[in-house]
Amino acid sequence: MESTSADGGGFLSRMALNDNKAGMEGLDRERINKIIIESSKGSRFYENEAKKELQVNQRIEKMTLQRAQITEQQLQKAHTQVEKMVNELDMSRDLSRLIVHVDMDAFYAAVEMRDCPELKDKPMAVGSMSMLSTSNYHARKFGVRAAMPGFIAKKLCPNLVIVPCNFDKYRAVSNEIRKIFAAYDPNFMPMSLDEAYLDFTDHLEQRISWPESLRTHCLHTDITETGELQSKVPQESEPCVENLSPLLFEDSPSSTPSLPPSGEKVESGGGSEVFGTCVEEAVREMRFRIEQKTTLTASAGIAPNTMIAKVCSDKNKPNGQYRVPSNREAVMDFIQTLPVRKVSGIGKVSEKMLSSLGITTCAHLGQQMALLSLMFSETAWHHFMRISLGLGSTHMERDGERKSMSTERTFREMSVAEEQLSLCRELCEDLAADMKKEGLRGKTITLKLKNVKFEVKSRACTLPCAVATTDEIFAAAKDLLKTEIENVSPQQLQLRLMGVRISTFVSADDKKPQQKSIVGFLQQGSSGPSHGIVPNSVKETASHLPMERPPPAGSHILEQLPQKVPKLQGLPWAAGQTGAQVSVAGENQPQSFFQKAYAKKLSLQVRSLSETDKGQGSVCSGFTQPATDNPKSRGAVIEMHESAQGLLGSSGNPSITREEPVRVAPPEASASTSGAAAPDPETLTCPVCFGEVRTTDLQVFNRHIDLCLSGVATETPTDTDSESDGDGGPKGFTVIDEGVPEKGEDKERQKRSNPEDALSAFKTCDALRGPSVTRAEDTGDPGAKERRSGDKPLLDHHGSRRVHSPQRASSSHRGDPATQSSRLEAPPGHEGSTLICPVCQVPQNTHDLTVFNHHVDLCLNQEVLHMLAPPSSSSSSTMRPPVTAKRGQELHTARPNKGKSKRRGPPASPPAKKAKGRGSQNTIDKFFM
DNA sequence: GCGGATCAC
DNA sequence: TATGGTGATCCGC
Repeated sequence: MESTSADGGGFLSRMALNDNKAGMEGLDRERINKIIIESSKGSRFYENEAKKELQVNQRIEKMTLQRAQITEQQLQKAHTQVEKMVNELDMSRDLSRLIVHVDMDAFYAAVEMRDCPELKDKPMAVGSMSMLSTSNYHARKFGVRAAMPGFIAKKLCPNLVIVPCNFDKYRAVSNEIRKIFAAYDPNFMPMSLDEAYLDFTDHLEQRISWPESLRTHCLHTDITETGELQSKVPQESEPCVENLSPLLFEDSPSSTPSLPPSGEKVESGGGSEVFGTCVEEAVREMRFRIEQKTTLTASAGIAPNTMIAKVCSDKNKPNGQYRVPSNREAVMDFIQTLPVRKVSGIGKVSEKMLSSLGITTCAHLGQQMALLSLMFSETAWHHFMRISLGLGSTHMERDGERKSMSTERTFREMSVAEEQLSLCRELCEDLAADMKKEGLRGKTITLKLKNVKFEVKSRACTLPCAVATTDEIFAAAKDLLKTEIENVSPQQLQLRLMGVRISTFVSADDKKPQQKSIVGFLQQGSSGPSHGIVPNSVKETASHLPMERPPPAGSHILEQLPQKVPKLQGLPWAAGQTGAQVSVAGENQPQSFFQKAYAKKLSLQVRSLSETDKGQGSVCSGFTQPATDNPKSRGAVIEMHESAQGLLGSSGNPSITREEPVRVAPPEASASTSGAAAPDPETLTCPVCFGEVRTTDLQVFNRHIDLCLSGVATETPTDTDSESDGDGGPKGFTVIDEGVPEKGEDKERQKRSNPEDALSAFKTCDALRGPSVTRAEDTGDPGAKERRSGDKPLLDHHGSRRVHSPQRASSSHRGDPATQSSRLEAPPGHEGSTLICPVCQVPQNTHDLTVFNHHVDLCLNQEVLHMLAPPSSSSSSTMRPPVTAKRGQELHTARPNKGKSKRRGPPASPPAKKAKGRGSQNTIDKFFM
């Protein structure tokens, strides 16, 4: 534990070596810390760390004062209450599951060592001089570890070899090991490329009756002439060959317990090994298979819940495993001496705060629960309580839907506003591309800035409607950035990082915002299940709906609360989505007359649109709205999270002046009638027959379109005001009004876009594009993103394994196609005829008009997207002029292509559609004007 | 809803 | 020369 009082002498505990990692025991911490501090002292980074340290210390001081005021009575009362809860929790303890946490040993480093044997004997790390992702065990002995800058690592270990990241490689290996994971738990929960939780319970139930043959695994290693290990073709069916146990780490504890004396088989050269039926043997087998397949070693923890399993996997790292048996005593024994810092969710700051209360182990945690309940939030102390009891998640939960998406980049100091705005746009382009891949739309845009003093600030605005395109996002982000620039004027913002985040996603089945938006219509099409086309697919996906494991009997409320432990990637449409197929079909069709005509019409419209201020359809104006302060109903947070991060979240940084948030006026009461905002409010143009429909009633207009699409309409209805359909029957185009700026807003926007405005001028200056951004090396861990990537591999079906556990593979779906409003009313007499899509001209294998309409929607979607894609734009990074690096500098492109392991899109991703151009808001108004 | 902070990987 | 990127959550406003 760090001594908080010892920080006085200028020593920053937060910068000290974090040796909370395998392979870093017994180091000369003093010497290492000295080097670390010496290397940093005086830097702006260091100064900022010092500032943060001070803040934490102040929090602790405050806490200490608070503690002194707690009376004995209060403590007593709290004690009885806590006691009661503890008992309840304890009784609800679920010891029935066998949870395994698997963690590859020094993953990236191990992969690099495998592929470059010369590295094996050397201290090495993966990353760059700026930041390391991981280090091998040899390097760890020098104090070199992940998240350490390479240049400091070099000082600790001058012979350190730093290898750049190669995520494609790691990903490939990861896919291999995941196939093995799936053999033991098809619903395994990947945490990152190299880590996962598995529930072995079901596997073991089956395994107990398996014949030995199913538990026999061959050795598939070969020895090259150089004596190096080589992984052979990873085929389980291959004949066994000579074995050599690969040793990545000379000091592997090899603590792997093997119940039967199976170890001899490894040495016997018999070429195969038989594994037992107990959980240790099953896990050992899994690790064996991983090693056979990848030549890399993994460590594992076995326990009744995720929290303990995670700790266990670290216990015998590398290349080892550890089990805490499934009984209360074993769990409590294990917990007693466990440092709180080892528990996932308790980080540097939490550790320090607890330490100031004399709490360093989980046993202390239990002893001080009454006090903790008085000093921490309910969320926090509940979490502490669960830790103190050795409780954790006992079931793998499906991943929830993504809540935000962001892109950020670090670069050399950038102070010129034009460059900053240009970079901002690039970030928005990246973000929009990512959004498109997942078919998402969000309402809140957050700009993140880090200045050269490492101070971070964020500014957000929430738009009235969800957005997704570059222009839409940029419109908001730009305003936020401009406001910040103006706020420091005439000084400059000296930035070292910029990021753009989008959140508050509007789900596909949330009809209101979704269907009001033509943008949604245009974009969602093939990417979301909300436009499911084929009825079969609907059924199929429904059958794949995840089945939750029932809560354990007698489960206490806290036990059932949502667990936050990383879950399966839940890309809503990772699997079974049909939109992609349809889109592809649509794209591949030759142009029909309809398409051509429609395209022509659209291109005219788009062209006329493009004359006006393109895309700056900012609905996020910089002005502040009179605070419609709502009484915050800040209810107590009830949810318990397995790893409740930020439990001790503090109350803001006093040193940063908080500015009034930029807000946006709520949408005017113009909803659903925006069609009237079109140039001619009296008529709308039908996209099918191109006839002018004299109405402003969208229902009427929709009905007309429906009829046209069904081939029934032969005349243009002219009844303008028959709002007959009070029944709210199925509609055609659900017309919209999102994003249509009010006149005033429009003006405001134009004002800010005035060419005289230096901050706006950049937009037209292509030369300013692609500022000299020093791209941060790829040291990031793609794992976090991986979690969301939805590329969960299928079960590795090899032979006779039959595990009847619920399938989660098809993931969740954002919207049920069946719930979407249908587009056509079925005209009588159409049941038997084949429907032909007027867009792609392909006969549709359905008589269901709802289904058919969905298809037409998608085809139209394709068309419009094609039309909107400017020939040169496609906003692809490849279009960016390369950035010229200064001499002696790496050539950094402004857009990292690789590190963005974000969203390794599954093949089920929507077909690559051309990006929309800089076109302005794609509102129905503009398309039909 | 915003902004800062914490945490995991 | 030089200290990351992405996503989530919590807390106090």
